[in-house]
Amino acid sequence: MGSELELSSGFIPALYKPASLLPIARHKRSLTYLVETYQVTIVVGQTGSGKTTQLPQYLDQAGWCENGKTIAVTQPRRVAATTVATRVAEEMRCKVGEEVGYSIRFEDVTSAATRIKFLTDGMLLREALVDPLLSRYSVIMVDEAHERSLSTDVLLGILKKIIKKRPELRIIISSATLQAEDFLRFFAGDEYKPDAEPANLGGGIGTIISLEGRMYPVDTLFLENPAEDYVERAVKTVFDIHTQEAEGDVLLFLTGREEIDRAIQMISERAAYLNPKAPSLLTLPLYAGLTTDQQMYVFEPAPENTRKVIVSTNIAEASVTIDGIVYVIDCGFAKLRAYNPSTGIETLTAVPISKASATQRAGRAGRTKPGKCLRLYTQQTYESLPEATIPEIQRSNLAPIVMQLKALGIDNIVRFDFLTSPPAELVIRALELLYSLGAVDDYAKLTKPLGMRMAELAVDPMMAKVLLAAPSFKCLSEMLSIAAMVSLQGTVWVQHDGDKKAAESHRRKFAVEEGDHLTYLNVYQAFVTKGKKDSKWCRDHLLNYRALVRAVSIRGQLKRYLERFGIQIDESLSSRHGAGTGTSPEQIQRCLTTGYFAHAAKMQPDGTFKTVSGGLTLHAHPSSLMFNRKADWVIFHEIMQTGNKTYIRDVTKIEKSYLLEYAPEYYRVS
DNA sequence: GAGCACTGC
Repeated sequence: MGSELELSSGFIPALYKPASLLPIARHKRSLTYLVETYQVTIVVGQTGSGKTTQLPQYLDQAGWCENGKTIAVTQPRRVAATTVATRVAEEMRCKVGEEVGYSIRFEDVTSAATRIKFLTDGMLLREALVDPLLSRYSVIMVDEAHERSLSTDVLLGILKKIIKKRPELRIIISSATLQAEDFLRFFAGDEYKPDAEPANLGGGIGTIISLEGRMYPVDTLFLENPAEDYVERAVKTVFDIHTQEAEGDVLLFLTGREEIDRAIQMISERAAYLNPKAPSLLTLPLYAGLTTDQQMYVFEPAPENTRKVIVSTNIAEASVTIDGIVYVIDCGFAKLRAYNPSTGIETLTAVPISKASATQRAGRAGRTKPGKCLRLYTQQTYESLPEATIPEIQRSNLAPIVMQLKALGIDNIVRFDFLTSPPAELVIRALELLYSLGAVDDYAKLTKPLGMRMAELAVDPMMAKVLLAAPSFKCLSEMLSIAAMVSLQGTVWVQHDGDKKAAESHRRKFAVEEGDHLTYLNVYQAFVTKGKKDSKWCRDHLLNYRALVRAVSIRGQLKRYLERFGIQIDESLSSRHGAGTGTSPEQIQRCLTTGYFAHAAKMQPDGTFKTVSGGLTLHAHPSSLMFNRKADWVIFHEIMQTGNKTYIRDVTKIEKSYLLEYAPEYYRVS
């Protein structure tokens, strides 16, 4: 590369390589031919193949946007949808929102002129509620399908149904190598013949095409003997690289914040013993819990004579891409969520990664030049890893998905054609919950209007039920704010490393005796009256400004839905809850119970909680007001097991009698 | 005394 030239004569590298130089350009004609010929095309393309940015443009040029039709390209993540749209708009020399646009929750940057539209796959599913055949699209490209997110999997099932009714619709699935045949088998069904020519399977519905990427080779090394403590071993490896290998930044994969902090601590302690004349180390953490500003540091080039070491969770495996990484250190584990249908409890535990994940992590070392991947496990261990991670649909609470499918007219969930079907127990558990909430009837059909409306609200079923019950408790305005705050999933307060006592005293200023939900209401109301235009007010109170701005958007959206259902919302009392006039806490506590009765617990003399059936010991999460307060009965929003403790979050006191009053069937004493 | 990563008109 011409780095000397760049320095001496002021040249800077082009921001983007001209599209014609991308490997995909060579396949333009065969790609457009395949899409014309086959209803489903599986595109196997590595990083840097240009599939996401170029393929939609080829299809546009080939006439797929004539007669006012649109090409949709879905992404599992919001940021991807917006950044890719921006890039393609630049290449097509238009503004985002003109010929090229994107659509994500709260941001629809499209117009009548939009021919190529990037959107989250969740958003396309939402569109299917209004337009079940997705008739405005001529081509739907499902990008990153191999990640197997919940909404990608549901979308694939829906698309398989749609193509039977719309023979002119074209589907493109972008996938990693490993899963391409699974996708084709899924769409081609009986026509799939594994022995046929790979480029022409079955001769009708689908085909696979591979695009070469623009990746450099990555040299992969395993440990000879297993490591006793992989954090310790990772730190040693960082120093081995630093003292023995050529320049280049390091990306270290660990499982969570605690490990990351420990590793960074150890690295900085040992860095003190480095030769002062030797290059130094700059160690940076990366995990989702950091603020955006804190995350931005990892993208800045290291100062001169300094090697950057990024210590990251799984976020750097697919969601965040950092250039300049030459060395990857992979601990071989990741924290994964799973849902236990027999207890209804989610777990978050570190588990061995899959071979596909290990390959993806290694690939992070080969983006700018040949790299090395150091795996902190043996080759034997690697061989024993599962090929791919269990898809989310097989380890999630399916109540929201079941409701959504039913709203799309798919009543028989067990017989719905999933790429991989969820375990029956997950479906049964979801149906039981929806039945107890009154969302489905004895025949497992969505009730009208309750179940239909719950399906349309973009909150989980329990909260949806609470919102729809709120008018009869005269607390809808308050409950809208509470639902919006709960949707933020614990991001209301900014994490503060230093002074924990200060953080606690800030929280206490907003604390409400009845529990976390009313405290959220208090924070929301203070924000809209005092802090809405003032991020400093939020900083002073250790509140997350961006999260609260988002809460305002979510509340607005939920309010518009309810108005569309014809529900009146009296906002006149919204800032005056509490004692005296307006809504009493009791109305809110009662209303919450109508949705969260299945999440009830009783406090024990030792301060822990027990479920109604008495079996499980639960702990108030330290972020909850109930962490060190007395209560009798409570309801909670979330229950999760980490390590060997089970925590409940977003906890509010109730009376035992509410449970019998609002869920007599559920708590019937026989 | 603490939680991986995502998402919804």
